[in-house]
Amino acid sequence: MKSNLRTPGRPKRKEQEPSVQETVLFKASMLFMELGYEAVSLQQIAKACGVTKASIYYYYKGKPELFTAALTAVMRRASERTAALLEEDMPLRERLILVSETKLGRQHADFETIMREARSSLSEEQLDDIRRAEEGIHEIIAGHLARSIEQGEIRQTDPLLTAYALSAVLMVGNREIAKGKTAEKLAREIVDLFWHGLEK
Amino acid sequence: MKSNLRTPGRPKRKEQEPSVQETVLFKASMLFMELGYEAVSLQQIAKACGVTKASIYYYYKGKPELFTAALTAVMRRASERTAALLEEDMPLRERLILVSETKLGRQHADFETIMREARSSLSEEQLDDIRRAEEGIHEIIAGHLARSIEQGEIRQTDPLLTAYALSAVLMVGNREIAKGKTAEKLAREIVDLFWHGLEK
Amino acid sequence: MKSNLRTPGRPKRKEQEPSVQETVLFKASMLFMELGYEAVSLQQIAKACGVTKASIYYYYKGKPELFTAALTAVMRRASERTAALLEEDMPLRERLILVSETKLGRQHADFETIMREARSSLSEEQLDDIRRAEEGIHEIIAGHLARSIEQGEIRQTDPLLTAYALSAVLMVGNREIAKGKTAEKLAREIVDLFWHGLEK
Amino acid sequence: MKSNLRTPGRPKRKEQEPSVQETVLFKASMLFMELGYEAVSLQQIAKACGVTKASIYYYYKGKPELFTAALTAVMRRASERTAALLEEDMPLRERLILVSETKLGRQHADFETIMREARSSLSEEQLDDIRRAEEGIHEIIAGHLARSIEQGEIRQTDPLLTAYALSAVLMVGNREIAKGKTAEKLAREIVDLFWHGLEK
DNA sequence: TATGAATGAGTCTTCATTCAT
DNA sequence: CATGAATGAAGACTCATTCAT
Repeated sequence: MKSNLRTPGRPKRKEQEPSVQETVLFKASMLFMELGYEAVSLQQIAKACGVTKASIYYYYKGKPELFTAALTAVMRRASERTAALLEEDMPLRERLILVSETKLGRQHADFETIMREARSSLSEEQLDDIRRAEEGIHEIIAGHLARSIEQGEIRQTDPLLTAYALSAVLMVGNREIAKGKTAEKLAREIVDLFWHGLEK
Repeated sequence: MKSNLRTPGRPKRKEQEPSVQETVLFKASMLFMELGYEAVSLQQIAKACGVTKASIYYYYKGKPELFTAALTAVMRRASERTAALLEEDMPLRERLILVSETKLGRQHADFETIMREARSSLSEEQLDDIRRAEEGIHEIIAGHLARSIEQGEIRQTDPLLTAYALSAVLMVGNREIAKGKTAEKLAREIVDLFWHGLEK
Repeated sequence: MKSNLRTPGRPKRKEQEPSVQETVLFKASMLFMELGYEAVSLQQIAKACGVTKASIYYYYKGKPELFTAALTAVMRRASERTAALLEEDMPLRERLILVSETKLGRQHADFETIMREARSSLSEEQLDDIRRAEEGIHEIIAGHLARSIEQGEIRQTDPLLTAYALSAVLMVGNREIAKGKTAEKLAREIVDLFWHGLEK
Repeated sequence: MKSNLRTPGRPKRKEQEPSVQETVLFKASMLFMELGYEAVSLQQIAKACGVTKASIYYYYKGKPELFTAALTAVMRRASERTAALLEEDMPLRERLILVSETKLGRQHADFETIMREARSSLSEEQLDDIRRAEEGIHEIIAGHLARSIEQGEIRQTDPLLTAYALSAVLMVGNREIAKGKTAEKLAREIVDLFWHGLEK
């Protein structure tokens, strides 16, 4: 049963093919971000990677660890991308639109909601690891906001709170209301709302 | 320790105690909102209600149905509360602060993230039911925004988008950054950010 | 919940409507004969009768008892019908065809197979009750065979064994091979096979 | 009492012991044939095999699949045995007695009755698989009958119907009436009944 | 007479995890 | 490096049964 075409032992690694470990991390990231913690089984991840469950255990000690690794990896990549975009030589508003556009493009889940679901399975340390990784993004944005405030480009607000707020608003991208619009148009609309406020 | 075992058969119903069905719906709402779909077991709900799993099945056909009932109930209650607050006789900004304060008070999870997790377990119809119930809240807020726009009280923006945006920002309440502050102060800060925007 | 249009208390019994008890016995017979013991739930029976499970318990002490009652009733009815048919004033062979035709008409399950499934749930006494009821039919047939043997109408065989054998062969009626033919034609074919044997 | 708990992981495989998969299939066959579909729990099968339920699921996707595998295996084995016996170099009547004796030896349940019970749990395809496997036996018998008819050894009857009939009659083996007799004697009696018929 | 509400035990199934190879 | 084979624990769901009304 379980038609097994794969022979055991190390398969010859062709160059430029990603390693099993990388594949696992990548697919796991996608699945966890899309479906949450509990709803994703190791079986599912293994299948998506074309390996067996046992192989995952060879690289990661267990589901919590894999989850932690996957999420911190995602967060780090997001941080880097965000940082890069914010270094561009443009007015702040345009840079925020750029960042927003990118984030809207990838469907993203609410961080705290996912974490809440996983909380009971993760160790305190793992929770912290992921949380810290995620805070990174907001700190980067906040840093840029703070600089702009200092330079008198924008109104004085709490930069970290503002960063979180912008980030949160981008989740509107998942909503029905966003379905008709391109990421670019929506990003512009959202940042504008944020930029000008409601006041007349 | 075996003392709290119930015997089968109809229990003598004391007056004014809430019915089992209500209790179940209520506790289930809390748990699902706090932990998501998969992470909550019927066992857990049953225990929280002081009944057995089988009793839950007496009232609800299964986990998906209970989830649907629980979430739509929550959403409807929230709609009503929100509607009531927005009817108050105050300037819009104050009313928004009021609504925000209330929402920040209750820990709330991101709707779409929870739904994404549950999606694979729910029927198309159930998904729609919940979604429609949730849209209600935003439509109410949007309605009030639209009126204020017409009356020239606030800048012209897309009211529904704005409603979703405000709603999303309130999820900051779950964040570390919010921990030190009272709901009232935080609400004021967030609405202010929204109200004045970043522009100088 | 459970939209309950029925008021409690004794409903006015219209004449000629069968009593609840009879209905239950009848529907239960049908379901048990069609699906076996385990595969039929009291819920299912209750629903088929338009009453609640609890009502069934009002009339029968439990599933085993209901099963016993249902099957013995079926068997007794079958016995009576068979006896009547065999009293007719016709040659034996014609009477056997008549009996066969009737039996083929009703889909029937193998008695021992059904009993085997139920065995672990029934008391020794209940098993015996059903078994005795069923044996009745074969004894009736055997009685008529014995008489015909005495009168030199047919070859000398073990009448009871022959009765069981004929009875068993009639289960061919459930088979694919029987699907194209009318009960009458099939009955004739089977009895003929039995009557003449294979020998040339 | 906890002594027979296995630890997880691959057990050292002793030679010549049958594989778990085979054991499971074998025990499952026995139990299903003896007690039917619903009355047999996977727990029960697992225990009979000295493994856990989860192990069964490692080899079979679920109860319906295991049932299908078990029954088709039984039917195939029976076909082979029957075919072999019918190839023997003896007069047809003796060969039929041989086949009958073997079948009477093993307690056997009525196929259609078992299937009826399982029907609602099996897929259309599974039902067909089992059914086809079972038809095999009758086709083999029918083939031999047909040949004997051609060669003028026996009277002309519908061979397939006759095969089914003989098969059915052998279920008398399960009856009380058969209890006193050896399989051989009973087989001879039954085939004789079939061979000579009732006619004088 | 009949029911609504509840239970405990048991079912199938899935999952994360382990370990010999 | 990677797997096949197995496990214990837990989850959703169903069922026969009970009892106050």
